[in-house]
Amino acid sequence: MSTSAEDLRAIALGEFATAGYIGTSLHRIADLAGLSKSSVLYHYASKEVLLGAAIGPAVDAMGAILERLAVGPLTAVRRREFIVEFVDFLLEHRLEVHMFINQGPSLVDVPVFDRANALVRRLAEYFATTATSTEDRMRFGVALGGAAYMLVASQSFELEPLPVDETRAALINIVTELLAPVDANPTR
Amino acid sequence: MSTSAEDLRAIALGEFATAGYIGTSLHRIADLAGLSKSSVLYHYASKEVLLGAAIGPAVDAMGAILERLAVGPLTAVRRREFIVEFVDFLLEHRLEVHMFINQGPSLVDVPVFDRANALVRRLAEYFATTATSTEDRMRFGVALGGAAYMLVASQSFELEPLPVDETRAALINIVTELLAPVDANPTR
DNA sequence: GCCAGTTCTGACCGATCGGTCAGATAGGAT
DNA sequence: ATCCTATCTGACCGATCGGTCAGAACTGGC
Repeated sequence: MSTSAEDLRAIALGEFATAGYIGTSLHRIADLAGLSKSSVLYHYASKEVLLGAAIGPAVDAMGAILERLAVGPLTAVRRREFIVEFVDFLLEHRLEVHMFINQGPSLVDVPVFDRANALVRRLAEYFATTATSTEDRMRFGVALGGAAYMLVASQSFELEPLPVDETRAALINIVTELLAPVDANPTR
Repeated sequence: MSTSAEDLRAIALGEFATAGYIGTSLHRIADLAGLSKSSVLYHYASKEVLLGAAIGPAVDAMGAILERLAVGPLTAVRRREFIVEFVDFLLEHRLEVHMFINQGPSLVDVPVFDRANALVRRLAEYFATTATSTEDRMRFGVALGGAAYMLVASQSFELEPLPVDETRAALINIVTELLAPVDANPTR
C-alpha cells in the first residue's frame, strides 16, 4: 500500500499548522508517520516541496474563488454567493487558512506562501476598494481573520467539537452581518 | 546610555511577533540591536527570559482585565466597559496579543505562554457560559481573533497606516456589534 | 530462483541553534 | 594611577536542523 505519501501530506499539514512550518522538523513528521527522516525525503524531495503539497490545493481553491469574484460587479446576490463559497472554503481548508493567516507574513521567501500572500492581499485590496469607510474595511479583516481563527481555536478550546453544519450556518450569519453594510446607520 | 536592555526587549518583541519565537534567532536580535549574541545573553539570561520580558507585561494587563471582569455579574454597562478596556488593551499590546493568538498553541511548554493560554481559555470559558447559543459563542471568538488579526495585518497590507483613534472607534463598534446579542432575532 | 523497481534506512555532512566562559573594554569613584 | 563594576566580545560546546548517499529490504513479474 502506497498511502505513505498522502499520509505524510496530512501529518505534515497538521504539524505545520499547529507547531509552525519552521517549528516542525522532518524528524518529527517521520516519527508521527512511523518512518525515518530519509523516507520522508524520498517521497518529497525537500521540506519545501512537502509544504507545497500540503497547502498547494488550498491556495489553488482560494485563487479560483477570487477569480470567480472578480469577473463582474459586486451585486448583493454575488456577495451572498461569495460569502457561502468563502465559508465553505474555510471549513474545508481550515488548517491551511490558519497557516496563511498566522505564518504568511513570516514566510515571505517560500514560493507557495508568496502565492498565498498575494491572494490574501488581492482579496484585501478588492474589498478595500468596494468599502467606503475605514470601519467597513476593518469589518472585512475582522471577518476573515476572526473566522479563520475561530475554526482552529474552537478545536483547541472547546471540549466537545461543534457540529459542522451548525458551525457553517453560524459562520455564514456572522460573516454576512460583518460584510453587509448596515444601510440605516446614521450614528456615525 | 544603558537603554540596551529596553531596546532589546522592543526588538525581540517585534521579531517574535512577525517571525515567530522559534523562527527568531538570538543572533538576529543581536544584529538588529547592533550587538553580539553574547551581549544579548548578558542582559537576558536566556531566550526564554527575553520572551518573558517582552510579553510578560501584556499577560499581566490581560490578567487584570479578566479579574476586573469576573468580580460581578455581567450587566450591559459592565459589558460596554469591558469592550472598551479590551480594545484599548489590543491597541496597546497588539504585537503581544498577536503572539498569544498565533503562537500560543504551539508553545505550550514555555511558562509565560502557559499563563497567556490559561487566560485566553478563561476568557473563552467565561463567554461560553454567558453565551446561550453556539453562534453567540462563535461571535466571541470571531471578535477576539478578528480584532487581533486586523490590528497586525493592517500594518502589513495597508499602505498608509490608519489613524489610531479612528481604528479604536471602529473596533469598538465592531466588537460591540459582535458581542451584544441582537435581542429581536427570531429568525434563528 | 532471479531480477527490476519501489520503498526504506543509517551514517554522514555543513550550517545554525541556544548557551557557556574567559577575557577585553570602558567609565566613574577614590 | 588604581580599583571596581558594568558592558561587551569571540571562541567554543553539544544539539538539532535540512539534506545527501550508498545500500538494505521488500515487492511483484518472469
